[in-house]
Amino acid sequence: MVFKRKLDCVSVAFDYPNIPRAPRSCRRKILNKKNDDEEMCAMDLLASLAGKILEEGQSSSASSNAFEGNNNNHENLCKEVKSEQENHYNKPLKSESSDQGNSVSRPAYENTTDKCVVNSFSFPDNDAVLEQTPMSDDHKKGDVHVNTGFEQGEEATDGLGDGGLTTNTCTLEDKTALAVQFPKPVCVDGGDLKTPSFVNMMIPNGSLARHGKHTNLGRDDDEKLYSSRKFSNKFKSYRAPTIQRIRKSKYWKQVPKDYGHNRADVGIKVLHRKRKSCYGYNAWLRETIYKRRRSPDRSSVLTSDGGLSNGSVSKLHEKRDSVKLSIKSFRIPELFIEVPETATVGSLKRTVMEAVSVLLSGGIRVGVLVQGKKVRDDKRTLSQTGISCEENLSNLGFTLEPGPSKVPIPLCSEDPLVPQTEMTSLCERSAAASPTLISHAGDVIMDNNNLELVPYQSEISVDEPSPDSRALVPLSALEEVKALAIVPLNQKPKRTELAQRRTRRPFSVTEVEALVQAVEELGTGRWRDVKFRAFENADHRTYVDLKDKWKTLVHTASISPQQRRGEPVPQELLDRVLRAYGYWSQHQGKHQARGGAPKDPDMNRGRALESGVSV
DNA sequence: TTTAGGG
DNA sequence: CCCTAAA
Repeated sequence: MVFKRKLDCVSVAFDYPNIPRAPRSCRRKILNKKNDDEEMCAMDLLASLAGKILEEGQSSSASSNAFEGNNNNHENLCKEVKSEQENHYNKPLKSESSDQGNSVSRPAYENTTDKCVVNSFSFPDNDAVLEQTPMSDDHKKGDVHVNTGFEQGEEATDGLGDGGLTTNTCTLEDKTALAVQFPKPVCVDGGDLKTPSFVNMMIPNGSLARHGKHTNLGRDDDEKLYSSRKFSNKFKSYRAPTIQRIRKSKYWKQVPKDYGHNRADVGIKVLHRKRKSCYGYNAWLRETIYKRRRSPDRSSVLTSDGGLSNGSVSKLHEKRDSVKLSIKSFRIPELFIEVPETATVGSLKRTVMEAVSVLLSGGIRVGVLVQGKKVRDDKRTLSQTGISCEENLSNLGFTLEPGPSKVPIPLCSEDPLVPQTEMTSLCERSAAASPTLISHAGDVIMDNNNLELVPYQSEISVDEPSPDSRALVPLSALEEVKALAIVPLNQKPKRTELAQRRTRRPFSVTEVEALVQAVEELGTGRWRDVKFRAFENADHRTYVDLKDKWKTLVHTASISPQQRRGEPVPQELLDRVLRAYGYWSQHQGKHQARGGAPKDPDMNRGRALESGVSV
């Protein structure tokens, strides 16, 4: 079976570049000291857990845990994990339909393959086992989408009827919804709030806590996390250029300065949770809350011991007025899974577990949604964001996203040429392409006085569909075990692993105007000069950007208006583009040395030359 | 670092 | 926009 994150950040497990870093010197030390091997990384833990679970279900198949590698230290851990798991598996869960939050839908695919979408998971109180409804036997295989879709519950429901595949899987009960208490109670009664089942899933393994010292992956231990990655070699190959670039480019002022926050706080640190009698997410939360109460000054929900850092909640302390939240569930990124219909429910569980583990291993962060829109500005107070005791908190939602938490950066350098309205739409694409990019996009907009609410992208992969994102590779039951463990690790690195792609920022007409003006005067071979002349204060526009833009402008001007896309550029400007292009094409270097604008006679000639083409 | 071009 | 060979 194959499962894969549908998002561009599919390979969350390799999302190293996003890991907050310490100075290189420090990193080296840590890296070198790795393997001494008391160091157990999150991946290992997850892998061990997953592997053990797999073994459990595939008793006959001496499935070797691919994740385990040759680390013998995992043996004990695995045993513990196993026992833990067994305890939970022995505690059967009811799989019942929930009118909110959960769902497995079955899109109208072909019959050969039944597929369903899991919009979210739920977890009954005190139980950490992900529950999947048994699938009908009259089908050979089924696909399960673990979807993050915000409002996909209905959609999912629609597709259920005709396939014979059981619909609801992950039932959610919130008997003991997380309750963070504050003086002024306000309830969030939202179906929008979905619980991170995968987080939940990790909880039961209290045994993991014993190895806490190996898995201290919290915000202050990102280096460990980083260092303990098994793929550091890969990491280096792409990381280096990133660092270099950030350091060298004077236009990269948006580089995060505070690497401290975030990261796998939510997901990974869960592993460090002390082994106590309580099981399950809610129990864990209670414990957390308890801790928090004891240290009211802490701004995070969980103490360092607990590991979960929720910025939004922390804001609650800023004012007298407090908000009481009840988080019933989280949305999770979409997961795409396929299993044979002959597979057992148990194997399905394991598959999902595996997918979730991979997801977790890449680190997750919390997103806040207000009225379905993502709130990126971490600096804003809850009341400013519309989260207050007076507001209808049912509009409040949380999401769990892959990649490190956003690192808010106060922005002060924005291109004056670009209207704010443009800015606000910038992050959409990048956000859609890769959630990890959101941080950048958000940063860019941070200086916007208006609350930045970016429409949440539920169709995350639509923009840049990964060719193989939906590849289905049916495998035998036995193979599935291997594939399950191996595929995620062998996935070709995606963009998330590479240096962050800058947020796409379409040139405004104003900018184009300035660019054309500068090129008319300076020519097409002096982009650095163009940059300083017309975009000196636009730090996000490098001379390479300008050169590229000019390139596209020339192309745009050469094609019919019908073929042009994006914000239309006035024909007048395009005419000037062709004119200048023609001129400078025939005056290569002649005027460049002087640095002055070409004489009108020449430009006129260029115009005459190009007039036929441009129109 | 900048240019110039392909991806 | 990214990546890079060249200059």
